[in-house]
Amino acid sequence: MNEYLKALRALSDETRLRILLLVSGRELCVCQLMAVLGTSQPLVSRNLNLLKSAGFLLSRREKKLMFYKLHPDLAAGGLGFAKGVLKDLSETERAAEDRNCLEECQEFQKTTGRCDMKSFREFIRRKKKLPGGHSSNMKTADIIEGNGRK
Amino acid sequence: MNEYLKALRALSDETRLRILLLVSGRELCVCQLMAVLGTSQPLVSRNLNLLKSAGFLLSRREKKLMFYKLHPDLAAGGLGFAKGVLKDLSETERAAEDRNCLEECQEFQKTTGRCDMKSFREFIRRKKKLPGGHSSNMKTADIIEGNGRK
DNA sequence: TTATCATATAACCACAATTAGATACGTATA
DNA sequence: TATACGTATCTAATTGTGGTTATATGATAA
Repeated sequence: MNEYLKALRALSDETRLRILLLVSGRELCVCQLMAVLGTSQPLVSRNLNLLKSAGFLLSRREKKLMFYKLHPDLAAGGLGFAKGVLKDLSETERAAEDRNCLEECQEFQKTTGRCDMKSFREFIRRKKKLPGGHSSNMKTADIIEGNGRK
Repeated sequence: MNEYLKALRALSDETRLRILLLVSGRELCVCQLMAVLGTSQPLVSRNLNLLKSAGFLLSRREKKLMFYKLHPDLAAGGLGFAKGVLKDLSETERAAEDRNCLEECQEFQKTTGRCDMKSFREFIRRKKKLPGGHSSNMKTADIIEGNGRK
């Protein structure tokens, strides 16, 4: 029952749910998550650890970056119920926003070849300044603008 | 997402999970729950309210007693995932203990005709004094002993 | 080595949650 | 009525948790 409780507690936080939704199906590094979530790096790190120790995540290091992904077989760890939760939540507005933001970040990444916190933070800062909030009638390229410069 | 979060938070507490397991399939009043859980009445009441406002419970008053039961259609409230959780947890040791204790309480109730906090508390107190903890080689009738007196 | 950068941990604060105890409320019954 | 009793709510104390800032660790590159 304790393991289960640990898992349920891990799920009862919005930031952690957003993380789980983001790493569903793809593998992300900490700086990408930080960018999308818009929170501090230590917080992302701590929540990743919480989720990992509850059995939800696997991690892998590649050079300097740490990559996290959803555990491929949640059911094996008695966490099968979480699949339903994530499926339901993936249809929420918040989840859609996060997915969009992640896509833009990845486009930025592909264009500039950068995957570091400073660049992501700058990118997000620019994004936020734009009119209309998260309007999708705006090309990602327009946000990147300062492409390549320092 | 907020509703979901509320539900997940409601589930991330052992007492509340035990309550849900106890009221799965049957309807119980507060004093019965108090007896089995071994906690204070205000705590039971509070947690019942939490669970109810998260959509897990229905309540009904009958004379002086308040009865609670699991919501018959959790899925309708977007809480379908909880069924799996409860099913899994129903196989834990703790759940079995609680079921046993509840059965004894109900036998006590049937024998004595009592359903009030004082009697239940006294019954539990006697139970705890007995050797071997929750040994099932002991007839409930032996525990009731003081049946009818006072 | 030293410097740099991504991530993790530590220290700390503010606020929310848990809990028991006292009290209030609602329903019966004398 | 008035009293009793089951349940709900309020109060206050403790603890837990989400969050930021500062610092440590671990890997890479010069």
